[in-house]
Amino acid sequence: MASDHTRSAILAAAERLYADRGFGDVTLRDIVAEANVNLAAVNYHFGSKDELIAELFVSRSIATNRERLRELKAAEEEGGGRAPIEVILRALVGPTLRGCLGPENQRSTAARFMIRASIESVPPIRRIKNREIDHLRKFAGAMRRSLPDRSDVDIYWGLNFALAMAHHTIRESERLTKLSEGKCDLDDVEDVVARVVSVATMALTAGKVEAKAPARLAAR
Amino acid sequence: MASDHTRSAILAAAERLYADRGFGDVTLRDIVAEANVNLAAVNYHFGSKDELIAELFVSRSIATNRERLRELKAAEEEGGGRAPIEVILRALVGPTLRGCLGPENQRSTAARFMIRASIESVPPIRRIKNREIDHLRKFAGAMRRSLPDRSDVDIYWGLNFALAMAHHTIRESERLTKLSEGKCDLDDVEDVVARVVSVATMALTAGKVEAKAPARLAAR
DNA sequence: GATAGTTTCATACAACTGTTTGAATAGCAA
DNA sequence: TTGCTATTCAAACAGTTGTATGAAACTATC
Repeated sequence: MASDHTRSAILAAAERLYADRGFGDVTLRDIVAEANVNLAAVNYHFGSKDELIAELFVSRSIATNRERLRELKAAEEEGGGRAPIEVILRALVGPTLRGCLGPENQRSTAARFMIRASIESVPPIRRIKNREIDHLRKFAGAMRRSLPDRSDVDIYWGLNFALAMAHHTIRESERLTKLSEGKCDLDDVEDVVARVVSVATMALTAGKVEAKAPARLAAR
Repeated sequence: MASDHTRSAILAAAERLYADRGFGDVTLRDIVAEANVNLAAVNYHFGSKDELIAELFVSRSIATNRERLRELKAAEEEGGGRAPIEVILRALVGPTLRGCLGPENQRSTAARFMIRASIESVPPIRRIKNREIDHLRKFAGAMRRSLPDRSDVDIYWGLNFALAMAHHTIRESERLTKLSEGKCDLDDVEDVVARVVSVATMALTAGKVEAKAPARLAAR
């Protein structure tokens, strides 16, 4: 009812500021100044600062999750209930990587906000992230169907490593660029996706073709 | 000079509190209460809160880096200037994983502090992390010597993925345990190290020499 | 034991935070 | 119009934060 103009102006301004400067040093006063609204408007429309952040993060992450599941479902349907592991992994890490990497100037505010959220985790966001497990379980299920011979433990480790590579690459993209003196092209998103998927696939299928995985031959 | 008692009491208390409750909600007053010293002592001994955090983080991370380089140097000397890639990777991720994983009750305060530092990155720590590139370059060099046929790009990606798996596993160890319903045993640190090293090795050697005997094992 | 330098302490400060309040305004139904 | 509700606004509130101050207590040297 009425005009959500103020409401959405706050959301937009907050997302922009958080994306640019991080959660740590953006105050409500910064946000309302950027949005050209009154200070009390945030509490009026969202209840509290934390709820504003939560709403921002929830709406963005359900969008990503929906995209992931869409790709996963399409792949499994095409394969009659069983999708190739590469395609599953691509559905898992592709949407996030595509959203968060790529040429900076064409990177959306939403993407930059999500990068921030992954770098400096703040209480309201942490609470939400904890509920993401159910979502990941769906991928674990698909992976199990795709690789029925693998143990659950290996599946979970593969899932963990796939997410690790994707998220770390996003978080530390700047450092990787600097470290490699630009040789690693983080703007070529599809190449990054292919690399992550490829390594994760190896992690999940190693020891199947050749001898048993060398996972246990160390130490002790 | 004189008694550093106060100084080290502050350091110990701060590390403990940050490890337990995070940087976000530990104030100077909490720290001095835990250390049983006066509020002004922090500014007297360290200059500011940020400098206290920085000192804590620097001393811990140079300890880790020293351990890493020690293992790396030993490996390269044993191999006459060229170490097997598995051993290099083990030197890279082993110290961190060993420090940050393992049974919680025997996990050191230092380790738990470093986990915090990797989860919620705070300005003074971020500044220091940026200077870590030189350290990583040494590992990139060793990896290049070990795998002279690989391109620089592949080396850097392999390095990036190895760090990704190690750090993400530390950061999200709780979530992985929950997701896998305890099936992934994060307390078996050497197994985790072996898994990370194994996958990173595959990432770095895939498509090159198929008959790669994982010959030498790591010493420790 | 007086002196000079260091360290502690209680206290105050100044700035900033998210939130609340209550009056003013706008929008709209009757 | 008259009411009624929804929204905006300026101002204040209450709390917390890191830091500064200046006197007191210590410590070691002569």
